[in-house]
Amino acid sequence: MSRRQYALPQRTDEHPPDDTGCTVLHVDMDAFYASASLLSRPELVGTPVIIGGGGNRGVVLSATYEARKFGVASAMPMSRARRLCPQATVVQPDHQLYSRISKAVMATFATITPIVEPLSQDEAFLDVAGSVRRLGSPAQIAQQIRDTVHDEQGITCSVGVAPTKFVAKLASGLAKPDGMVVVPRDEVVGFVQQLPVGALWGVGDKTEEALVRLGLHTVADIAHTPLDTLRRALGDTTGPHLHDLAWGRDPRHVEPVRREKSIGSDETFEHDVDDPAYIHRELLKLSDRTAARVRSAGLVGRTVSIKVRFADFTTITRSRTLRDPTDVSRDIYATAKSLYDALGLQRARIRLVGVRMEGLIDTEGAPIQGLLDEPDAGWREADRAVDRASARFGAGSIRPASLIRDARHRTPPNG
DNA sequence: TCTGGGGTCCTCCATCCA
DNA sequence: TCTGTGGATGGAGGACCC
Repeated sequence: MSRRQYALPQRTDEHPPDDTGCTVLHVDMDAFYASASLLSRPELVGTPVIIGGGGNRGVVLSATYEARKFGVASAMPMSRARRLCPQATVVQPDHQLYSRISKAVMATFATITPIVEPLSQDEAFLDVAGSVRRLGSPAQIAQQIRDTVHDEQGITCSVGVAPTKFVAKLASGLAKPDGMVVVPRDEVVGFVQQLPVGALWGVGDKTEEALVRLGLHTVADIAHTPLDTLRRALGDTTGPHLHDLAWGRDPRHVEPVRREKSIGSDETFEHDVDDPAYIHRELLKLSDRTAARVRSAGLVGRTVSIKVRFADFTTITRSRTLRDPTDVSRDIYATAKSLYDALGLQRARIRLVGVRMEGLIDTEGAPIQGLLDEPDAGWREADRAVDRASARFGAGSIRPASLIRDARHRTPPNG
């Protein structure tokens, strides 16, 4: 779901709408996690509901439109959301349910066109150029998708129909909730240039600040600013990119296959931690989890990177590129621990640690060599055995002894 | 206000090497 | 042998997205 939405009165109610040149659809579920959660709680439909974790450091995953009226938004700290809307019902996320519905919706998309690019669990781009002869105009296809998703899953979605990904994405945001916006080719420039600069995909708070400092408030302002000025302010990539978008130019195609470039895991502690032994155990757990995901994707990685966030929210990262790629938990942990120890932190109060593998390539054909110059097959085989046991008995059924000890003392030592 | 977790991409800088 | 240059690569940080 998009976090930034701009409520211009652009919903398409004419029948049939002009969809000349429109081959790209952006489909976005409406308040997906909230709508999905309410399928089993019908008594809450029409009331303010916040989906979020129960910890003291959680953020809002999603909220019903009734809660959004009070200012509740995705990614907002739960504590603030509760203050803004104390009457809201708080529901714990059910990720298995979201995953199941998401797969079903993506399967529906696949019946429309093979060119589907999922962006997340609740949204995707579809290239329908090859489906028009079989299924009707792009706008008609969009309507079919909305009807099917509603009938089969019981939730609503909004669709943007446009000649490019970027405009389709903007259009679906304007269509929300439960609507459709079509932007034909000849109307693209007029459509995008009326928007505020923050509506552009890739313009967040910082870039918006930089643009406003230049006196640029609308997309039309960007369009009529010299390219050199944008380059100086935003860099050689972002400047020209935004200038292109401001004229409706977006050469990116819908890409059905996108391979992961990194896989990682991080964890925010319930309370800040300053015990090195505790951090080491956490790094072991995160290395284990990351390695298992890398293996299950059939990949190996060459660069191990760690992230450390301190109590004041400053964040540092450290990484090391190995001689050969690996998927062995023990190698990843050894590197992560070494990176952490090299920081020389004495008793710094730490809020979060993370472990990530980068430089991923397919296991097939990758040169595999033990990190510590010793035969690796034993550890790799041990990892495979753990993977098999986890698949059979559940994740975490087998884990390092130090983590079993850790499980008996769940509360961080400073908590 | 007080900030999760999973990612991608960009920029800047340092280092290595031809 | 020394020096300058430019590309490739790696490391770190930050912005942004859902």
